[in-house]
Amino acid sequence: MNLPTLTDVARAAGVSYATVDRVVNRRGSVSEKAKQKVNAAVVHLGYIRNVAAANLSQKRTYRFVFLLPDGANAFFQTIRRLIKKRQESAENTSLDYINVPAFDEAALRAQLAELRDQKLDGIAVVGLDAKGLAPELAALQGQGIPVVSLISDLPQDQRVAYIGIDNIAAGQTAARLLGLAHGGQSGQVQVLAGDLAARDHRDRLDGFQHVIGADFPTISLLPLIAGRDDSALIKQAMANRLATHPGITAIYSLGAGNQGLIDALRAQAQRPLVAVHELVAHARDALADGMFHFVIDQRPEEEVDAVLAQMRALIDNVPPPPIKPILPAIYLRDNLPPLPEQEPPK
Amino acid sequence: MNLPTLTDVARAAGVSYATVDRVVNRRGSVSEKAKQKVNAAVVHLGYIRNVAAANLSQKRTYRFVFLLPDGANAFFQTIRRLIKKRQESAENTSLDYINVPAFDEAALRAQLAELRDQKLDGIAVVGLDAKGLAPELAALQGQGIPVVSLISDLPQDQRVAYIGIDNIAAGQTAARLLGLAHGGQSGQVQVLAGDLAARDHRDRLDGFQHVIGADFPTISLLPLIAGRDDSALIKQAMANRLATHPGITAIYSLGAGNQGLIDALRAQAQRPLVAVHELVAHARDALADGMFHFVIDQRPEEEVDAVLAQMRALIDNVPPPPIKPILPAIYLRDNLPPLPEQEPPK
DNA sequence: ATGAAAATGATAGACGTCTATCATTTTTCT
DNA sequence: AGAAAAATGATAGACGTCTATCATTTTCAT
Repeated sequence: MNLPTLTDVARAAGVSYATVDRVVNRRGSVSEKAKQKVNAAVVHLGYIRNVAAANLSQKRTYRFVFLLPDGANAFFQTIRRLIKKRQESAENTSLDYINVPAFDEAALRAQLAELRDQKLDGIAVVGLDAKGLAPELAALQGQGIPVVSLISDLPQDQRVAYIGIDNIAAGQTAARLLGLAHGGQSGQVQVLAGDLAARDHRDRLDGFQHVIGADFPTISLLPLIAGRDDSALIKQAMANRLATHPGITAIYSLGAGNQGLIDALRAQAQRPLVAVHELVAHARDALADGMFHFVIDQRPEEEVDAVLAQMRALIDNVPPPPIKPILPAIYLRDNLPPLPEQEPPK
Repeated sequence: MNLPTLTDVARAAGVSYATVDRVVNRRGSVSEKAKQKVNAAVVHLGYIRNVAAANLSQKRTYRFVFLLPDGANAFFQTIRRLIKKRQESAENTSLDYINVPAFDEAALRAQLAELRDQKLDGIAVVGLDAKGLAPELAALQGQGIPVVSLISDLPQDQRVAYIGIDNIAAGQTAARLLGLAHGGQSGQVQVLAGDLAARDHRDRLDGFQHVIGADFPTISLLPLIAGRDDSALIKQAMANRLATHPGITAIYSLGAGNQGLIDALRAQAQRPLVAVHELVAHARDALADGMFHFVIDQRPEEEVDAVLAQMRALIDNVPPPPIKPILPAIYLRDNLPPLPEQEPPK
C-alpha cells in the first residue's frame, strides 16, 4: 500500500535497520552476503529513498557554485539573475557564482584550485577548450565534488554531465529557417561568429554550413566575419560588408555582441533576413521592430534548473538523473515570452 | 541563520506552539489579537512552511484526476502516457485520468458530478465552451476542490487557472513562419481547422489571419476546410482542394488528424509548405521526410507538470503559484527532441 | 581454542510539522 | 459573582531518515 521504508527493507532482508543503513549509506563494515540481501530486498520491494525525510533529518544544505565568464555579455547577466532568483526560493540550497575572466585558462584554473578547499557539493563551469584544466578537475572529482559543464562542454572525462543545447542542431535550425525564408530564390548569406576557438561557435557554424550546403544549393556563403563577440568590432565589420555587398539576403550571427549588428543595420536601408542567438533585451527589441527575424535561444532558465537537478541527483545518489537534452527555442516576434519582472532597485 | 520554524514563530509572537498551529492551520478558537500577533511574527521572521516536513508528518497524498477527451487523438495519447509516467515517479501523489467523450457537454457534466463525491484534491479538465458546466464546477470549487483548465480554457470564473499555450500567438507564429518562407513572393494558403466551436481552434485561426493580413499582403487565403480532426475526412477534402487549386503554396493545419493530410499530399507531386500542430509520431516522421516544414507544439510535458505544480501550490496554500505561460515550441527537422523511450509491453 | 577484528543488532535523538488530548486560564453573559 | 463558553498552553506521538553509541555475536588468524 504505502511506499516501503527502510524498516520494511530490513525486515524483508532479515537484518537489522542498522545494517540496512550501513549498506545504503555506504558506511562499511558489512559482509558481502548482507549487502546482497539488502540490495535484493531493496529491488524486490521497490524501495525509494524518501528524499524529503532524508533532508529533514540532516538539515542538509547543498552548496553549489557556478563559474561564469566575466563581462557585460547580456546572456550571462541573465544567468546571474536566474541564479540569484533560484537562491531565494531554494529550500536548502546555497547558490553562488564566481566571475572568471572570459576565455582565460590560467584564471579558471586558479579559481578551480581555490575551490578545492572549500566544502562544496558541486560546481558548474562554462567549459573551455583547454588541456590545462584536467588536473584541477580531476582533483575536484577525486574529492567527490562533481563538476558539470554548462553551455560549452568540457572533454567528456573531465565532467560528469554537460548541460546545454546541441549547438550543431542549433546551427542547422538557423540554416533551415533562413534557407526556407528565401522561398526558393537564390541568396547570399553572411555568417558572423565570435571566436571559432569556442566549441559552441564551431558547432553552430558546422551545422549551419552543412544544411545550407545540402538543402539550399542556390544560397552562397560570404566569407565569415569573426567579431570576437565585441559590439564595436562587429558594427564596423558589418557596416563595411553591407556596403561592399549590397546583395546580402540574410545574416546569421551565431555569437554575442549583436548590438553592433543592430547599429550597422540601422545605418542603412537594406533589410536582410537576420537570425541571431539568445533572447536578450536588445535582440528582443530588434525582433519586435522587425529588424531581426529569428532568435534562437538556449533557454537559460531551463539550463540553470537542469544543472541544479543534476547536481542534487548526483549527491542524493538517486537513480539516473534525467538527462533530457535542452532544445534551443525558436522565437519570432509573435511568440515572445513575457518579460521577467524587473526587480526594482531598492 | 537557519530558517525559522513554527516554534520560533511562537516564541516571537509570545504565544504557545499550539496557538500558532491553530492560526496557520485555521483550526479556529483563536482570538483576533492572537491571530494578529502570530501573523505579524510570521511576516517579521519570514517564516516559510517546510512543505517536506509537513507532508512527512501527514503522509499526505494528493489525489488528482485529469478529464481527457476520449478517442485516438495522438496528442491526448501522449498526455495519457505522460500522466502515467509522472504517476510512477510521484512521491506522494496519485494521478488518474478519466476519458470522457470528446466535445460532449452532457457526458463531461455527468462525470464532474460523479467526481464530487470522491475525495479529490484537484481536477484538470480540457475545457469546453459550454454554459451547462457552471453549476458542477461551482459545486466542486465550493467543496474546496480546485479545477484547472488544460489546453482549452473554461470561462475565467469557473476555474482557478488555465494551463496551456496562447493559441492566438501560436496562430500568429504559424503565419509568420509560412509568410517568411514565401520569400516575398505571392502565394495561396490553405487553412485546415478541426472545429471552430473549439476555442483553441478559433484563436489560432484569428492569430493566423491577422498576421497574414497585416504583414503578408501578397498572400491570399483559400476558403477554410473544417475537417473535424478526422483523418479520413481531411484526406478527402484536401485531395480535392489540391486537385482543383494547383497554385497552393502553403498549408496550415491547426487541428488534429494530420495523417489524412499526409496521405493527401503523398498522393500527388506538389509540395507546398506545411505547418501543423503537435509533434506526434506521424508529424515527426513527416517533418523528417521533408513533407512538413514546421510543427508547432504545445509541449505536453510542460503542461502536465504545470498542472501538477499549480495544484500542489493551491493545496499547500503557498505563495502565488508561478503562472508562467507555456510557449508553443517550433520544431524543424533539425531540432527534433529525442524520442521518449518506448516502454516495452510486458 | 583463544583473542582480536569484523560484523551485526538495538536503540535513542534529531529534523519540522501535524494531530490530538487534557489541563488551565481568560472572557462573556446573566 | 458565578457558571458556561472560549481561548490558550503543554505536551506526546507520528512521519522516514540519518547519526551515533554501545552491546553482542560471528569470523578469522594463530
